[in-house]
Amino acid sequence: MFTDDQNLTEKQKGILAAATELFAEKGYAATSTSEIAKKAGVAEGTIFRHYKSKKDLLLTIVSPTMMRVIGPVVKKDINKVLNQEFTTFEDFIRAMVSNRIEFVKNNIPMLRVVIQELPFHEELKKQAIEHIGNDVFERLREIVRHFQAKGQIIDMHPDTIIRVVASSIFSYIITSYVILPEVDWDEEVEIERIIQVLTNGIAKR
Amino acid sequence: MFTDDQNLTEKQKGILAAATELFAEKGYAATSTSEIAKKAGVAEGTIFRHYKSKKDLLLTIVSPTMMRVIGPVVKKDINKVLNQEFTTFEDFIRAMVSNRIEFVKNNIPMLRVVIQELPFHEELKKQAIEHIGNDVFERLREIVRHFQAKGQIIDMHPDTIIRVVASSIFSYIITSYVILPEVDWDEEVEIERIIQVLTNGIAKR
Amino acid sequence: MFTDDQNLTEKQKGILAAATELFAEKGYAATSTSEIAKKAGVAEGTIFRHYKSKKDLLLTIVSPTMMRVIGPVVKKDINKVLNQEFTTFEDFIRAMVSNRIEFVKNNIPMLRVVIQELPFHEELKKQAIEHIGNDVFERLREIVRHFQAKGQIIDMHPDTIIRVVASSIFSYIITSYVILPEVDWDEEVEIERIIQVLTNGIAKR
Amino acid sequence: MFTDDQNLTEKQKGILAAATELFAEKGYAATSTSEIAKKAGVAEGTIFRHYKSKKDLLLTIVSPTMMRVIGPVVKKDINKVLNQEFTTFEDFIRAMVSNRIEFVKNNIPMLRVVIQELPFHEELKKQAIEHIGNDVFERLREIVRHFQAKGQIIDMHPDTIIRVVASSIFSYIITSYVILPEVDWDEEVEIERIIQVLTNGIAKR
DNA sequence: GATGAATGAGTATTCATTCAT
DNA sequence: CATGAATGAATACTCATTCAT
Repeated sequence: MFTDDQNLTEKQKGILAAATELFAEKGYAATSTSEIAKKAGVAEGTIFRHYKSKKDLLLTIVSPTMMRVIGPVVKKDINKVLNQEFTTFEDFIRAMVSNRIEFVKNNIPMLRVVIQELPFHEELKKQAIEHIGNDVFERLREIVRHFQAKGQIIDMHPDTIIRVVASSIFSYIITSYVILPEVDWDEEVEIERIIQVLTNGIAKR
Repeated sequence: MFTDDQNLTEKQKGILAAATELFAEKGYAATSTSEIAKKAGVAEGTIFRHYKSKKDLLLTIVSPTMMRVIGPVVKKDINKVLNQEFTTFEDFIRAMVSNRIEFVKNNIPMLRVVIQELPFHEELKKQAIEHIGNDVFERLREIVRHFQAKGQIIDMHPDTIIRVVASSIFSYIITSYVILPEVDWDEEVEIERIIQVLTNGIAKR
Repeated sequence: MFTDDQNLTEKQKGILAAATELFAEKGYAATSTSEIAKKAGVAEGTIFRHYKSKKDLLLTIVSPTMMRVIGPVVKKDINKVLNQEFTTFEDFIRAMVSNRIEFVKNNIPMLRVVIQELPFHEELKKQAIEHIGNDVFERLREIVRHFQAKGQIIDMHPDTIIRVVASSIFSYIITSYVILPEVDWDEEVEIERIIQVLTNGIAKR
Repeated sequence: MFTDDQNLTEKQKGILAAATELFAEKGYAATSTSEIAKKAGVAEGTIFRHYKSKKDLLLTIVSPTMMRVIGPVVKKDINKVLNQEFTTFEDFIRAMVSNRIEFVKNNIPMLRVVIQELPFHEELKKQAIEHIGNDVFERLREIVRHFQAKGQIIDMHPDTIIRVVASSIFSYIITSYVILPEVDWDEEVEIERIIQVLTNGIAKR
């Protein structure tokens, strides 16, 4: 998780890992700094040498994750779309989703923290809207228009299509992986079917 | 909210209302019993006369809400389906959803509490699965089979169809009303389009 | 000390007494709330039920003391002066000082706290200037003018006379009782001589 | 301040200057070593390389100051007295005081630290009594006897005269410069009048 | 039934000090 | 010599809970 970050001492990585795990398991407010210290194998004071408050620790954990939730993939995939590597909208979505599922699986604790704390911290909300909001949305619009031009997708406003598709899938992944993770379906198959139904629903006939 | 409950003194109603609001706003762990007491206009000790612990207070708030999330409506609506009052699956979904949106709007704080605390309390998870799981699911299966028999819906396994449709819509409502409530779209229109796309996606042609 | 205050529970009196003693002995900043609690025989939390912060505790101790440092006596004594009960300025000063020495002796710890903390807390400085400044000074001016009119005192500006006499005596008392209390002179005799020298120094011949 | 001290590196001077300023401003106990380090522009550890504890740092600052409070001047001035350079006791006092006021003005922060911490540290009290007590007192006695022999001063015990005069002036200076420095009188004029009144009060007529 | 004073374990955070680099 | 990461004890303050009134 944090092993690939540069400039971090072993202790710092340990603190971040311990905090992430505990925040995910018990929630931010219910996790004490002394628990984090114990789990990370450091003195309590050491935490505050690196992060000036418990909240600062939370933000340090959460901010970079949020930037990586959607952003990077879209940038790559849009080129593939424009280069005709995806011949159908369905292919595009499937590629994006399977890639994101990988990310989600590798970052479940972190994502749980993000989801759980988002409503309670203004800074996080702002960040979320900034990072995901502008850049990504514009690229997705281009893609939708591209497939609309090719006659594959019904003539709804691109934003609506993005919202219908993206939010259905995204909310579904989040809910099942992060909020109710115990239930043990064959997620990928389920997702595949959602994609089929959705793409079928927006296909032009 | 709690005004319709029987056997509750004014003080008890005040405590429940204050606790719900504060839990929703700041989270369960970050809300102190003294804050609740102050907001409810009672002494700190009074809370513990009625609820033997802070957690007991949470459960008292959350449990009945969960029972009412889906349950009651489905029971009514299934009869309407069987009595041919809904001629299409789409009509059925639309009726259910519009009814549930009403409920969500009237219970946003309570639902925020449920969503936020669900992952952290085993008792709540159990309750959620019990209440929603068995009863409701079986009824929904019947409905899906009903419309499949009428040739309106593709021949997927009923459970899959339920999950695709229900989870898309439910997750969407929850996410937008409860987790990111600031964003201010025209929700009902959005939901309507999701329904169209979904029902279109599972329609037999 | 605090035994005569009304509306105070035994616990509160204990807290104030313990805090006063410890603040005087070790200084405000070097005294911990846990020490105060232990000395007062209460739980640490009890302190904060009555005083919302350590600083609030300090102010509660110090404020009433400051109001009683000079104020009340002057009011009484001025009437005696005007009623001719004191025939010389020396008599007046002697009466006032001996009365104030009594007060100082009974409030040494409290006064040490006042003196020590005055420079570090803006609120205290304001209070000190307000309480002592206006009212008292005006009355003293009247007295000086009274004796100047009787030809007993040289024709200096009353303010200067007050400052020379009052500050000499007051500073002397404070320094010897409060700042360096170990040295063990016969204070009252010393003070008596200071008075003689001072009154002799401002006498008209 | 410390620039004239020998054997001190730039870093050491910086530490002493920063500590003096902070101790004066906030008090010894309320000043942290990390603040001192930051203000001095050194690492936290550097302080402890030069001074084995925070208290050691305090003593290093305070001790030499105390030696210079009265000592050096008296030594010079006594010779002038014996050499008849001062013809009256008043001249002698005036010379001493004006010289000391200069010193006080140039060392206000350091003196504040001395005054504030004196009551709380046994070592400091001992030093104060040693440095000021013996040597200086004996010289002052000689001077008083000198002027008594010349018939200028009343026949009180020299110690009493010294205490009346010295403590009045000294306490006054300390109180006004160090404890309540905001009040903005014309100090030197005030002091001059105190001297006049005092010398007048002890003059033989 | 309601109160609110009292508790003591627990909280996030700061501190003086140490020591490997 | 100087650094600053690391420490763990201590700090002011909060908390859920109890209980005598």
